Amino acid sequence: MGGALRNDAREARRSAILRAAVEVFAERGYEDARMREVAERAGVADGTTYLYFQGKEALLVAILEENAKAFLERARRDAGRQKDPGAKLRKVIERHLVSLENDRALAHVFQIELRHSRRFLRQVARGQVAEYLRLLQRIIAEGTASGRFRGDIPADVAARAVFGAVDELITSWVLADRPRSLAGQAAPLLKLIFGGLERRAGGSR
Amino acid sequence: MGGALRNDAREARRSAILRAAVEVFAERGYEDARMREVAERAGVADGTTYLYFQGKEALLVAILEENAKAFLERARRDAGRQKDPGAKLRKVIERHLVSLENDRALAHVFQIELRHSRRFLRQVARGQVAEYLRLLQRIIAEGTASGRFRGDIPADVAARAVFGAVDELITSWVLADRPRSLAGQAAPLLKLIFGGLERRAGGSR
DNA sequence: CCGTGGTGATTGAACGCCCATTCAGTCTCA
DNA sequence: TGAGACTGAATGGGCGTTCAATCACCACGG
Repeated sequence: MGGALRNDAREARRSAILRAAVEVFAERGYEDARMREVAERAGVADGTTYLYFQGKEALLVAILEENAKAFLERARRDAGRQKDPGAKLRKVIERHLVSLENDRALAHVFQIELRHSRRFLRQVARGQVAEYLRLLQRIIAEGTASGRFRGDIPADVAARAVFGAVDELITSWVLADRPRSLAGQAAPLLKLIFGGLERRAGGSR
Repeated sequence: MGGALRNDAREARRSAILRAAVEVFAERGYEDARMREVAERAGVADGTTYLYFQGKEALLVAILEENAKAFLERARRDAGRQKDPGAKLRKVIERHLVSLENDRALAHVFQIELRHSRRFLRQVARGQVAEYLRLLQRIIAEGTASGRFRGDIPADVAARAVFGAVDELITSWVLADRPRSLAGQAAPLLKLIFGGLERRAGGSR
């Protein structure tokens, strides 16, 4: 049977459409993106996109779910490889920054287009974010339990603050005309997260 | 002349429309909000909204600009009243949290609806955010210069990280079904920002 | 004090644009 | 040769916006 080949071809086409959607959404913004342009860039006819995805919004959902799932898996794997909670947190944040820096169009869609409506945000996007937050929270709680992190900040507040800090650096990177390297900002960001703004009691001058 | 009275009436009507827009945008989301409902809730006819604002998006811009301007003024005033950079930062963040907690519908619009498109974000919203970031950055740089804050983190990175942390707490408060008090989270957030995650050299166990 | 005309504000029904989506016809390949 | 994949022109509907008609208010003259 040629089923395997067929499936490969089908899968390739699906990917092409998804990739085209990422690019068009990033360039024009979700609202101004035209299904016609997605189809054109994927090299298929207008109607073909509807053979692979239910519609325009389903494309957005697919972009989110497939990439978020892959990211979460990698992040969990990274964390699992480390013993120290501090090292786990460091790896996850670095993974977060690097993943998006490697694909600016995708970063665009993640930071901006995926947040375009409350309905969408609550029903879809936040589900993935919540999982990510839970991962951060677990790591932080572990660090608190082991005595490495201070115990007077609830882990859920800390997790959201950390996520927010990383998220904002990425968003401004996405919106900048001439963005500085994201990975290059990881070091100060991590210093801030780990060490805090105020001079530490026994710190360097 | 009755000009003053006329102007008052006009101003009142303008406010009613703006307020209705905040509420409808918050309840339904920008996309699903109907101009008809904004008009209805403001107690005017459909067409009247267009005598006060250019159109639907102009309402969003007006909501942003008027409130952001007022907030920035208050924040600058708060900061100006303090000597210590740490106290300035604390006041500004508290002002930020309290301002939005006092008006949940407005917070909704600020955290979600105002970010609905890249074009809008870049051209309008980010201008206001950039000003706010500059304020934070100045305060942080001042703290670094005076030796109170550590010197190995660039002020612009720190400012964005701080903004992101605050912003994310507010967003999750907005999206939560049964939100915990925002002001109640200010203390741990500030501890985190000022003190950092890791246990401080001379800190409590 | 009324009546009256005029001016600007308000109304809301109707319009028309725009594009996501559909589906009848065509093609491809085994 | 037929089953399934693909095509792309045509469609439809939803809602922001417009504007001709109406109203409210005030100044002024009788």
